[in-house]
Order: sequence, then structure tokens, then C-alpha cells
Amino acid sequence: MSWRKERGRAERGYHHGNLKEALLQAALGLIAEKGAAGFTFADAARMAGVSPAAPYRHFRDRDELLSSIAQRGFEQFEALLTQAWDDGRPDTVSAFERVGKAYLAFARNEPAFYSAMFESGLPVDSNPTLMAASERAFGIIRAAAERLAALAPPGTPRPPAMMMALHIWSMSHGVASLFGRGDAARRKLPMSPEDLLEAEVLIYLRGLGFPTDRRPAAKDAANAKPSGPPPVPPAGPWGTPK
Amino acid sequence: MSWRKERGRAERGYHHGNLKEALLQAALGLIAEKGAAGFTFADAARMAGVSPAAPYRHFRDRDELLSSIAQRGFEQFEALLTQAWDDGRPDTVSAFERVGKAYLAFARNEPAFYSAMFESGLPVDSNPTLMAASERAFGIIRAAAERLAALAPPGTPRPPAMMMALHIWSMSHGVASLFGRGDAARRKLPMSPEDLLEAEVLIYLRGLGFPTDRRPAAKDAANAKPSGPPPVPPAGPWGTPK
DNA sequence: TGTACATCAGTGAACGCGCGTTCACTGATGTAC
DNA sequence: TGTACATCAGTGAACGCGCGTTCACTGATGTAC
Repeated sequence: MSWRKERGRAERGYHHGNLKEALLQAALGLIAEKGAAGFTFADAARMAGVSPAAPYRHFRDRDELLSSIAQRGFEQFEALLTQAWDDGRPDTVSAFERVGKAYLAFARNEPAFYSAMFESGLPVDSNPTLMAASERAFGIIRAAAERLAALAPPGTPRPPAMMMALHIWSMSHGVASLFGRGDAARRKLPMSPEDLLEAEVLIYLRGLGFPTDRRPAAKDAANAKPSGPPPVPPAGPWGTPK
Repeated sequence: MSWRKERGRAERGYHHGNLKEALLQAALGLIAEKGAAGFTFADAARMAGVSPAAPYRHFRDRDELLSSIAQRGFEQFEALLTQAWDDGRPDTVSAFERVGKAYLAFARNEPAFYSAMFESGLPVDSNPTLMAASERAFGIIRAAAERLAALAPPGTPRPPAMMMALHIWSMSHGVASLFGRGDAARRKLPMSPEDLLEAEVLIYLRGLGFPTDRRPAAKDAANAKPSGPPPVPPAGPWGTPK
């Protein structure tokens, strides 16, 4: 944390210099600590080392600050997903898997963003800016799904990319919310959320007719990885099948 | 609402008669209205038409009231899932689908329970009673998965039921949390959450080697429905596949 | 380079409010005899 | 059937607290000339 929230007035002078940023960071810390519910405007000001009236220069009210956090969360989320997708390299299926893992990583590492974005009760649909940011993030999943759909093996019907994208989104979100979250409400699981999600996605893709043994289909074979993790279902943590 | 929360003191006398129940109902209403965050002990007392000190006869504090709600939510959830599963009648796959729909129905019709159970930040794992209730509810999904796993077609490997159950749970939870919730944070979708989830589950089951055209496999054919909804992916709301 | 002035970003005191919690109390109910 | 008493479930007043918000203010910064 380098947003000088520890610096008192004596040290920093009358003007803070970067209060808006400091307030966002403070709120983020508070949300991570006590949940999106238990963060207050006054508390954020206090953490930023500033009088309780100061935040009003930068945010109309608590809700606007919360929206800003969600906004920024979606932006970072989008960046993370973009990086994970890496335009489908080295091959579509494994890049797709990486997107799922990035979803989980975000939920775990940024519980404050995650809860502001998905669990704070903010009606995303009614804030155009926020909705646009949310849709840009989802757009990465959708783009990945398009590419994957294009790989459908000759015999099989080409699945609608929008549907695939929504399915993948809901799987990732379900696993992240129940088992992968970074706060106290995480449920215990006999394996890692990553393994759970990976198996789920691979089974799903197999259901659509995609080969999922990680030796990619012809069209996509140009720069495949030499070998990947074992095929599903993985042995071990799943308990003893009877 | 028949918990006489409207009756004033003059009418009901000194003793309320069923305050504990009335408080639970009041809290439920408040949570549905303002989210799990914005409900207060005092408010619940007011809605129950009782002094702010009265709730302390029944709940240690706000958190205990919230836990009680989550507890009851898991119980109702379990009952609903049990009923939907109906011990696998008329055939395992369609009963399984019904469980998914029940999950969505619960999220939509009981947003207050849903958010107390899953989004209130209550650490379920650290409250034994609550965890037991949560596990009983999950047990229904797990039992259904066991039965389904037993139906695996001869050629295919029998999938671990625990894994299937967790996958189905996360799919249902993801769809419900993102698109099927009963409050303002619901995201818009070009089709019904039910259709989205149904397609998702069917594709998944197909990926495990189950026949999913709704003409059940031999073992399970005893009392099959004559015909069901069309196979996935359904036409129409998915947009035009290119 | 210096000065006057407008603008900006913060102060700090004050307010009303509702919350959680406590306390001694009291009215109603149930039970022993 | 009646009475005495214990127990229970609620009252209402009071408290300290922190919050959100406002206000006139002031110190710092930037800019025109």
C-alpha cells in the first residue's frame, strides 16, 4: 500500500494531493475487511487521514464511491481476463481454461472488488457507465467463446457463442462465489476450486463435441503445447468412486 | 403475511405471543427490501410493533437473528429441493432438471433467504448448526448425482458423484446469482435463466456420456415421460448462430 | 520576476438521527397447594 | 375452585456512539499581467 494513507496532516500539508485515489484504496481495504456492507464514508475519510467532510469534494455520496470501486473493479477484471486469454495463444482450449483460472484468481485476490461488483446490491443495469464496463469484461469471455465455437468439429452443430459464453460465465461465477472467494464466507472443498472448474469446463466442452484431451483439433494445432494436465476426471481428490 | 405485525399493543395486549416468529418475518421483509446489509435490529422490532429492547429476549444480537434466518433458509431450501427431486421420479434426468429449476425458483422467490444464506458474509463453516443445514441441502443434490452416476452408460467411465454434485451446484448457483436473483442486482439476459441452466446442465451431462435427448437409458426407462422439451441447444433466444 | 487574485481542496465544528444496548420495571401467565 | 407466588416476556427511558451532511472558513496553488 503506497497511497500514503498513513501520512498525517503535519507531514503532507493542507492539500492531500491524491485524495480521490486514497479514498478508493481506503474503501477497498475496508470492504475487504468488513464486507461491502460495513464500510462507511466517514471511515474511509479517517483511513485517508482526512476530515469527514473532505470526501464530498470527490464523491457525491457513499454510493458514488461504491460505484467507482465497482467500475474500477470491472476494468481490472477486464484487463486480467484479456491477459489470460492472450488472444487464444498457444491454443484456444488452453487459453480458455486460463480465462477460467483468471476469474477464480480475481475472486480470491480481490474480494473487495468482487463483492462491490457482484454482491453489493448495486443495480449494475441502471448505471450506464458501470454496465458498459461490465459488458466489456464479459466481452472477453464472449470473444473467447466465439473463437472456440469456430473450432467445432465438422460433424457437430456449431454452438451459439453467446450461449457458451453465458454458460462459462455462470460456471466460473458459481465456483468462485461458493468456493473460491477471498473472504470468510468461502466454503470448504475437497479439492482446489481451480481443479473443480477446470473439470467442469472440460466436461462441458466435451458435451458440445469438442475434443478435450488437450491435443487440439486440426484447425488449432499450429502452436499447441507439447502436453497438458491429465484428462478429466482427475484422480485423487474426488473421493473413491464406487 | 399473517404474523400480525400490524397489530398494535392495545389490540394484542402486553405479551406479543409469537415475537420470535414475528421478528424473523420482519427481518426477512427488511432484507428483501434493502439487502442483508441494510437491516437493523431496531427496525425489525419496530416492524413487529414492539419496543427496541424486546428482541433481546429472543436473540443475543443481530448476528444471531441473521444466522437464524440463514438456518431457516437452508431448511426451506432443502425441503424445496427434496420435493423437486421427488426421489428421481418419473426419471432421473428430468428429476435432475427439476432440481435445477427449484434452485432458480428459490433464488427468485426468496431473495432475502438467498442473500442471508449466500451473500451476507456469514461464515457458514464456523457455525456447526448452520453448516449442517447447508450440508443437508447440498445432500439432496449429491443424492441426485449419485443416482445419476449409477446410470452411466456401459461404455463410459462412471463419474464421481461428488464431483458431479459440486458441478451442478456451481452451475445453478452461478446462473441464479447472476441472472436469476429476485432483487435489483439481477442482470438482464436474452432468455430465461431456466432455459440457460437447462441447456448448460444437459450439455454437461452429455459431456459425461449421458444420453440427453430425454428418452432415458434402459435402466431408467421404467416410467419415463412420453416426451419432454426439445434437445439442446434450443432455437430462438440464443441469437443467430453464424 | 513579482504581485494580485481566483480557484481549488481541505478544515473543523456542529447538527440531527438512528442504532445497539442496559436497566429497573411491570403486566400476564402458569403452577403448587 | 381459589389464592400466592415464581417466572416469563415485554416496556420505556436512558446512554454513548458514530454516521452522514452542512457550513463558513482557510491554506495552497495556479495564472494573468
